[in-house]
Amino acid sequence: MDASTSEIVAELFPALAASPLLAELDARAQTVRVPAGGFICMEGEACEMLPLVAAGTVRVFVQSDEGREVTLYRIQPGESCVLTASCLLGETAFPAFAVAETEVRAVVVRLADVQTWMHASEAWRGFVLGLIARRFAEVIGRMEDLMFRRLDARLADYLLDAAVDGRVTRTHEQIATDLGSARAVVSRHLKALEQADLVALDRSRVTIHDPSGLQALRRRG
Amino acid sequence: MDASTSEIVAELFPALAASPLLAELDARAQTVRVPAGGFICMEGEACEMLPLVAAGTVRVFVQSDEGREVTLYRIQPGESCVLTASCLLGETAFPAFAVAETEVRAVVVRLADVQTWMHASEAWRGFVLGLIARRFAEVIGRMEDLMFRRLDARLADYLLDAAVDGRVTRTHEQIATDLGSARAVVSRHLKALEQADLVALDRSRVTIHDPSGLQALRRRG
DNA sequence: GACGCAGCGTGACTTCGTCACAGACATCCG
DNA sequence: CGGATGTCTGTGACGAAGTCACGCTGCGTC
Repeated sequence: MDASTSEIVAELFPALAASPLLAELDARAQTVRVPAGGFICMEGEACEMLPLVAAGTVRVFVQSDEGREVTLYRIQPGESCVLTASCLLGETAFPAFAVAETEVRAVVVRLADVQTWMHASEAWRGFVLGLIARRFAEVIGRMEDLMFRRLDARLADYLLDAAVDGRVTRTHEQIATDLGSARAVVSRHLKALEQADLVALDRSRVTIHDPSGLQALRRRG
Repeated sequence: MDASTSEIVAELFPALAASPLLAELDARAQTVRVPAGGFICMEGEACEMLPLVAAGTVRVFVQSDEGREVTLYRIQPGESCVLTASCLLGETAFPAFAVAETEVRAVVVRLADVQTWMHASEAWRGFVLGLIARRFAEVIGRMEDLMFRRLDARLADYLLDAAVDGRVTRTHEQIATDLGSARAVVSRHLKALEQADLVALDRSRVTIHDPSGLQALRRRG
C-alpha cells in the first residue's frame, strides 16, 4: 500500500511539513518507485527531477574508465539526492552515478518547483541548503579517508559499521567498490584478518569474531 | 590604493551588482587584507565570515595527521570561499584548511548578513548556490582524478596547466602537495620526464621542452 | 553427473608512498 | 673570500596497494 505525498513528508521530512509548503508538495509532487539496480542519475546528465527518498537506499559513486568504482555516500530515507539539487542550482552536469540499491520509493519534485520554492519557502531553502552543505563536508571527509588512511584500518571500520548481528553479508567485490579498492586486495586483507582470528569467512559473508580487535585496527596505519 | 566595496563588487562580482543588494553590501561589508601564508579558515572551526576574494588566491586543502596534503581547489578573484558558505548554511564544521597563497584582498560578509540576503535577495541566492554547486562538482571530479589516474598523467596535466611561458616555477614539494603525492615520488617522475627530453629541471623550476609529448601522457596510464 | 558461473585464493609484477641520507645550491654573514 | 646553515633535489631500499592472470570451490541447472 502506498502512502500519500503528504504522509511521507510529514513522517520523514518534518522540516518540510509547514503548512503552505506541504500543500504545494501534495499538489505538485509525485511519488515514484525505482526497482533495485535502477539508475537514478548518470554521469554527465542534466537533471530534471529532485528525488526525496521515502524508502530504500541509493548509492552515489564515481567510476573510472576501466570500471573501478568509489562509493561517495548513500542516500537514506528522509534524505535527498543533493547532487541533483546541486547541479540544478549550479547548472552543471551531474558528476557521478546514482543507483538504487534496493527498491526505492521517492517523492519527486520538478526542476521548476525546486527553483520556485527556493525563492518562496524558507523551510524548503533551509532543507536543501542544509543537505547540500552536509554532503559537501561528508564527501571531503571521504576524500581524506581514501587518501590518508590505510586499507586495513578502513576495512575494519567498514566491517564494524556494516555488520548486522555480527555479520556482513556482502561479497569481497562489493566491499572493494565501497572502499574504493580492488577485489583481490580486499580478499587478501580479509584473509589476514581471518588468520588473526578476528573474523571468519564464508561465501558472501564475513562473521566478526573479535569486535574489539577490529576496533584496535581502526585508528592506526 | 584600495578600491571601495562597491567598486570591487561592480567589477568582479557582476552578479551581485543589482541595485538594492549593492547598496547593502556597501553599507554592511568590509574589505580586509590577509598576508601571504595567512590562514583564512582552519579545519573544525565554525565560520563567522564569508570572504569574496577580490585579489590574490586562496588554496583550500585537506591534511593528514602526518602532514601530507591534498589541494582541493584554489579560489580566484571573483570567487568566494564556498566551503565557508556551505558550513554557514549547513551548520557543520569547516572540513579543510584555507590559506592565502599570495596577499589576498577580500570583501567579508558577516554570517547574519549571509543568511538575511539568502532570504531577501534572489541575486545573492543564485550567486552563493551556483558557487557551492560548481565547487561540489569540481571536488568530485578531483576525487576521480586522484583515485583513478596515474601520477605521470596527472603530473603532465599539471605542468601544462601551471606553466607560464613554458615554465613552472614551483618546488617539487609544492607540486607534490598539489597533486596529493609525495615529494620523492614527484622528483622521480620529473627525472624520468627529463630523461625523455620532455622537460628540463632547475632548482624550483621546470621548463617544458616538448608540450605535445606531455600532452600525449595526459590521457594514458 | 557435466556444465557454467559467481565468488574466492594466490602469485607475480607495477605503481606509489615512506624513510633515510647525501649532494647541490642559495643566502647570509664574518 | 669562505664557511655555516637551510632549502631543494637525487636516489636506494622497503612496504603498501593496485593489476593481471589463473585456478579452485561451492552451487545451481539441465
